[in-house]
Amino acid sequence: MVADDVSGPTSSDGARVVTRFAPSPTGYLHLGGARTALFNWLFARHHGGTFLLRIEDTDRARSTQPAIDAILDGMRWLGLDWDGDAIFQFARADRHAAVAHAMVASGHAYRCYMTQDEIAAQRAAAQAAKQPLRLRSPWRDADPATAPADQPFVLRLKAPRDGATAIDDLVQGIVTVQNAELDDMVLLRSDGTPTYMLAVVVDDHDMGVTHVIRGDDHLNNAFRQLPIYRAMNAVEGGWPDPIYAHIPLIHGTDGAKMSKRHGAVGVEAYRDELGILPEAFGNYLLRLGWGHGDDEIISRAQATEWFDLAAVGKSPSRFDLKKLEHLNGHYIREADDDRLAALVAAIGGYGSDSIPLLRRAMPSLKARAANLNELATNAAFLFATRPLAIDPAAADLLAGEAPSILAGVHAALDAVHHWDTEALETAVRQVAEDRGVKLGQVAQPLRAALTGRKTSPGIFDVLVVLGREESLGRINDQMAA
RNA sequence: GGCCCCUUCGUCUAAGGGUUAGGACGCGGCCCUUUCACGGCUGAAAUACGGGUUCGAAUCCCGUAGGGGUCACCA
Repeated sequence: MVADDVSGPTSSDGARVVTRFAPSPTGYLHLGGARTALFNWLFARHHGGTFLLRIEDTDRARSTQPAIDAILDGMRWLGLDWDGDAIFQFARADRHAAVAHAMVASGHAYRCYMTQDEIAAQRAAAQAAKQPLRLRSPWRDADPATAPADQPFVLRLKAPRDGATAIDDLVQGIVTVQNAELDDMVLLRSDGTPTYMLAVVVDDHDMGVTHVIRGDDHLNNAFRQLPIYRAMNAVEGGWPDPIYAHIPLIHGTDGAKMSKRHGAVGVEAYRDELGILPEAFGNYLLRLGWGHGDDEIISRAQATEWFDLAAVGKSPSRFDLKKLEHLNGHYIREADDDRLAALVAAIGGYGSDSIPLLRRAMPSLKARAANLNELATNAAFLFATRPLAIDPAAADLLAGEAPSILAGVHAALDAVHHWDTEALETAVRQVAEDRGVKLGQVAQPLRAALTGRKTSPGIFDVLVVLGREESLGRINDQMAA
């Protein structure tokens, strides 16, 4: 895999930019993860840099192949292409261990033989004192010669205890933490496997990552990871601090953290269950925590040009489905009819034979849908078989005078030679005029007869799309003898 | 609880010492109209609270309250 010779395009100011998205495959690609990926992608593309993908699968018990597939699938759906092959962290365990051992050899880490009981005792004491646990291992400064022979041990970082560490975060600004707040975290577990804290740093370094853009739930981790960079930089050089950007999390509608109970579903649910278009989803995610003046509708290309981490806000934002759907409606209206026809055919289960008809109906159909499911539902009348099932809400429209009016419409339309909107509208308006009623009193029964529903695309569009024979047949089914 | 971060309409955000505090979603009204949407116009709606600095504070400082994050041999 990549060593420290990653070569990438350079931005105009000469500074190479390499970002990465590093999800752990223990679940789907959720909203927050998707936005983190988007921001990393935009930042890299904006600077003409490199965007890498790393799967953090070191938790063998919880990592699954379906989760990996879901993440990759979600990113492709959102158009977040990564450079090169995805890196799998678990495969690099030997390299991580080697770094940990190098740190021991150079005195930046040490073998800790503390037992679970000893750790539990410190934890209990900390709780009693109402203080956070800051583990103090007696092995930090112990003579290695006094080490027990057959006892398991972990490798711990010898973290600085004096002074403070400050990071200049691109989003959070300068954040300072006292080193006394940190403890010596585990680098290598007693079974020899690396911890996340070690693996992240080693991989980011080896992949040449220059900018670490991630959720601000990792902000505290930056202070634990920096000592590893600095230790290794002291050992062999070439381990500069990365530039950090910790972006705020996305909360549920209730302001609480996204949870499985509160909308924390995978991006594929937005696609499959809510009928969201990827461009709408991306646009929505972009505007969560970031803004560019009064602009709301922002294309990916425009976003790439405008995106700037400094403009990302520091406070968490709430998810708003209504706004997502508004954007979705916009992108549906803008979408290509062939694409939508194929999508709707699949969602509605109409089959590939239905695509030509869907394609023809799409211009009037797509103007009135906020998501693809709605679009599929609204298209159902196209494939209904005679006699149509009438929606209860539309039944009233076919009562009273309606059958008589429809008989008049049938006669008028039957006489139309050129079956186009103009001729049809003229004919229907004439029926209304002859009967001395408003157009609506003719159009509404006609709509119910043709679609079985109370609402539909413009009635003349419906007539054209359905065609002469089918239209007259459906009218005939509902008219007075 | 310790530490870190945050706070402008209900929500997403703009304005970074001087604005009638702007836009978008949602909500109400009007217009368009064959229905529903779309679109157009329009209305209600915010600087968390308290001090301070200043001629002047949403904007700078301090405090309070509220919210979030984090404190593992998970990632």
